[in-house]
Amino acid sequence: MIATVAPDVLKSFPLFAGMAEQERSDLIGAGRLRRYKAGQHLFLYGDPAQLFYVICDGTVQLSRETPDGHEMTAELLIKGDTIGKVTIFRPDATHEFTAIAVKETTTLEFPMGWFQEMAKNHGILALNLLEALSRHLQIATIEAEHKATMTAAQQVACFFERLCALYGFNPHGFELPYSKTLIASRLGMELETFSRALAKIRDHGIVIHGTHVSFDNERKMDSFVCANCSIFDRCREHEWLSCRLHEGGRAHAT
Amino acid sequence: MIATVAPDVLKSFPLFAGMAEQERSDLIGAGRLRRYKAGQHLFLYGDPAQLFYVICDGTVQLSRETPDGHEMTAELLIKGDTIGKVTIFRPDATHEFTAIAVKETTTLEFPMGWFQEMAKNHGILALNLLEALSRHLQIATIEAEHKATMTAAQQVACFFERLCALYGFNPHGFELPYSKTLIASRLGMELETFSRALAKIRDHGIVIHGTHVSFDNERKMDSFVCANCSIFDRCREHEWLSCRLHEGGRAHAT
DNA sequence: CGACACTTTGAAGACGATCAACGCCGGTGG
DNA sequence: CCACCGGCGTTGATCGTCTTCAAAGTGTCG
Repeated sequence: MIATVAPDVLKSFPLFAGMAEQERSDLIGAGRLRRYKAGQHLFLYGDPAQLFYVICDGTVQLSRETPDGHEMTAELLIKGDTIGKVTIFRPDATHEFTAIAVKETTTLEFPMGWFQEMAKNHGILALNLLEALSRHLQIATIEAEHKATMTAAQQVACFFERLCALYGFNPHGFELPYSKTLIASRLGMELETFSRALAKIRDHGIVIHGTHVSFDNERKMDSFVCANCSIFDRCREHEWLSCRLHEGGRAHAT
Repeated sequence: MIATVAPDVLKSFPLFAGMAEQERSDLIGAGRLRRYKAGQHLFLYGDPAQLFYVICDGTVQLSRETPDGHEMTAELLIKGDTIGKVTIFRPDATHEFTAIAVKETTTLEFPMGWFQEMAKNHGILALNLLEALSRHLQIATIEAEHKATMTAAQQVACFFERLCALYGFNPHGFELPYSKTLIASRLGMELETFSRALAKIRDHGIVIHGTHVSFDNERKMDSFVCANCSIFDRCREHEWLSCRLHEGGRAHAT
């Protein structure tokens, strides 16, 4: 079966933001679309990092097995996310994680070395990569802070807030893009703890029914979640990058 | 008082690794040396990010105040470390942390915009920055994993291991570059917990007396620490980067 | 010597992990 | 159609670890 993806879906990805039409379609055209079945591996821990992946549809879990048999989820990736931001800048690298398609997933794949060349020659692409990389680090730092200073319930609330802002979901009602079991693992907590947390954050205006989440009362959330988690706004970044391209490296012109 | 730093100390910094002699001294010469007294701020949370800092001597703490009055240490920086790796790729950025000189500290400072230009024009400098950035993310990810799956004692042991590898200290005996209170805060645990952890890791061949640490029996550490923490080797990276420069973008030649 | 910062130790409490049981749902097979 | 099963999620009870509060010990420096 041949995998296909609507062109305007690809266009909307932050990775390709701010690129000239021709440039973008050339780049996308050079990638190879591939489909993975649920449960199928993209790569294993320790494999040499040979491809750069763009998730077009579905869900991919990046995880690692700890020596004591515990599985730790490092990341959950959905439409528009990429795999290889880190390793592209370290060509001798092997994969730090195992990547599994959680459900049927379509990816756009590029040879790592080739994509690296593209990044060198197309400043805007490199910037988009760096943008994502530094944002990623920023989030990792914030989450580390959370794990040290917040209760499980607060961490869950902040996670939902980031999820919503980062993917541009509607705060007054959106669907979780992956199961609760996965989220719990992603947050480094047990499913039971996560489940109990859901009950607690209801008192703070965050209502969950099944996979449906809604922020009903933002005032109630105030001192419960951390201020840094709502600042992420993928759309705003888009705009910023476009500005930057057109104005030759300066931000938010005046 | 005019701050001075020995030239060969600067040369040894990973940031400047692999650069041509002339290129490096030009770059260093353009920076401004500045001295901070213990307790003095380099910048505050929320300040616009205007400078790129290279720590030449001393210790700088990056921290953030949580709404509930808790202070969280995000990073402890010593000789050779830099501040601004993240923000240099996001020109509209303000500082995410407050930076304080923990003890008398000397920095080399560059205007952010100017340093950005340098990174654009000198590929090797950009690579060094990216190298550091991606390593930073890698460590942040590992630490998040640790916080979720390890006991305090194990986290402390792994931290010492990373510290040693990352700064090239002698595993059989080195001095902690900052106080135990700071390390505890950096690891997101209470000083008491940290103190008790020190006693526990002694059983695993890691001995601490005052600020002196030594790994006495590496075999005892085996299943106690995580395998990922000993892989970091700043020196090896140096070499790799040099290779890469001389061979025009290829890693570990053949 | 005394003041002060830093660190260690002890005892109580809070929180999350763990083990166990149950409810819910979609699929499969008789 | 119903019985059975497995994956998923919830709820309850117990236990271990970390935090918190409190106190005492160690070191440096005036």
